[in-house]
Amino acid sequence: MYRVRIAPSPSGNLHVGTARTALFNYLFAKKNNGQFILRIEDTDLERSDKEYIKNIFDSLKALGLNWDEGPDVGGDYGPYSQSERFDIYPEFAKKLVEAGFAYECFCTPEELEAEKELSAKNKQAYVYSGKCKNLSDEEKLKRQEEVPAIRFNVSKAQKAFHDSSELSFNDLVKGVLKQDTSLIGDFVIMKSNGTPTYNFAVVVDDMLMKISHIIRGEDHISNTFKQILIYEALGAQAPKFGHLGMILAPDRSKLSKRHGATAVSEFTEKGYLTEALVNFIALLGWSPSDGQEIKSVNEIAEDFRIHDVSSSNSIFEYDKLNWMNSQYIKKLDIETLKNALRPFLAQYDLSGLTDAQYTRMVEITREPLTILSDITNDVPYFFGDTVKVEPEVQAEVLDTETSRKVLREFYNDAQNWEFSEEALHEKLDEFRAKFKEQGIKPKETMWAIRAAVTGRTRGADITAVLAILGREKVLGRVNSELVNSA
RNA sequence: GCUCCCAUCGUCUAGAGGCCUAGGACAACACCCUUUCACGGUGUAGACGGGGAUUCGAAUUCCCCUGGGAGUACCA
Repeated sequence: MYRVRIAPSPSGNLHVGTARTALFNYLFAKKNNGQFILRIEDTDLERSDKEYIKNIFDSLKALGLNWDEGPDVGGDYGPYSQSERFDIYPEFAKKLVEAGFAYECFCTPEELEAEKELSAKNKQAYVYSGKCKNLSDEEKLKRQEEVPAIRFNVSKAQKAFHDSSELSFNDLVKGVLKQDTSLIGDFVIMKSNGTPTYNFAVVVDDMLMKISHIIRGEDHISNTFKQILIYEALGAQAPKFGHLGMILAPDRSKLSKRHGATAVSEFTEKGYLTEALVNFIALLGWSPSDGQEIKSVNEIAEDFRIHDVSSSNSIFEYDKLNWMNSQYIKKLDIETLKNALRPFLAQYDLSGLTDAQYTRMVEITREPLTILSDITNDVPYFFGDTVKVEPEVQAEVLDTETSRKVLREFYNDAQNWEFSEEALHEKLDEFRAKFKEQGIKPKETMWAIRAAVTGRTRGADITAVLAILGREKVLGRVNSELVNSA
């Protein structure tokens, strides 16, 4: 049975990079009928926050990445928050110490700092000296007041399970990866405050939770060697590993706040649809076998093969995400869209519109939307008795003689028009024809009306706009334009 | 500094020795459609980082260089 997991640390909102890792794990699980587990890595209490945990839950769910086991839904291998597992780690650390694969270290931060400075001075890679490795019982007794950290004995584990100092494993996406373990210093597995370090907690948890495959970012490659050694020292079978390339910002640096949104929730707040986001993120490193890029998570899962995932980094560019988002908006059914748009219409008084009018407004304004928040600036002219006319529109369109003539006649003619879309269509046809005979292009005729009523030269279908506004507002706006420019 | 990873159009990618005068998508540009904007349609431009080696033949294999990224904590 394949079991994979996503193990975010709640020190921030769910990052798109983490979301992609989660997605690939989810896809792998779905494709192979496996289980997808959520574990919260909150061993560093200082940096963890409940708010972030909620954000992680909500974002993952919004993306459609539902987990089979996790802190909220439980499961057979819980608890699923590391902070609730603190009593588990010491016993495994003790086992390692007893077997000689780990030892107590009394070094002070100052001593460690000195070691690091020395190796920096000698332009050498810092490797812990191992000075506490062979402390005599006598010395330990002398120091019994101090609380030691526990370090993993790298060379002992390496020698116990491998012929040379080289350690290698076959990565699911990158192939064979190697590392000379003599370059890995004896690292801390239990801090002197009694909590486990990341590398130790992950191994213990993944082992206990029977995780079979670990798919994560390539920033973990160096950790993997340490972790494999711990698995071996613990007498456990190491899972298979797959390391994904990183997601970079357009300037090829790490994606950070400086580049805009980084959290999934920020994207949704800006008006990105989670379906589009997840689809876009899947395309970073993976490509569909049929060339059809717009796909649901389930469709992607069917086509997903971890071995086909690209091992290089990829850059997060908004262009394609924007296009994709617009495609997903087009596919939304009208009721869903109406609701999705509401938060972005908060500044307008929607109660002034009937449901039918609101529906129609959305129907005629949805086409150019790239992100949902675009709607905010696309609809002001649907509200209020008056309208704000843009200066250029005033000068270039409304202040022409042609426009004034059109508007004067429109004001007269439309007095007894029925302001339904159908009727308007017919009337406007006639209206345009009348001016066409006088050498005024249909385009110009409509521009004048649009400009006076909406204050803009571009926007939604004008016939529908007029119908939604109704005769009173339309003629009111036309009249004030005529009065103002008279 | 040391260690590791990566390298095809601006971007995401297809490509696992001949099917490649390198394909697709986004973006760009042009044209068409059109009572605006947009959508849509049709086209154009655009890449194998450099150098060696292997081979009858290399984007595909190997080596070196260069470039980019990551790790180097009692953070995760």
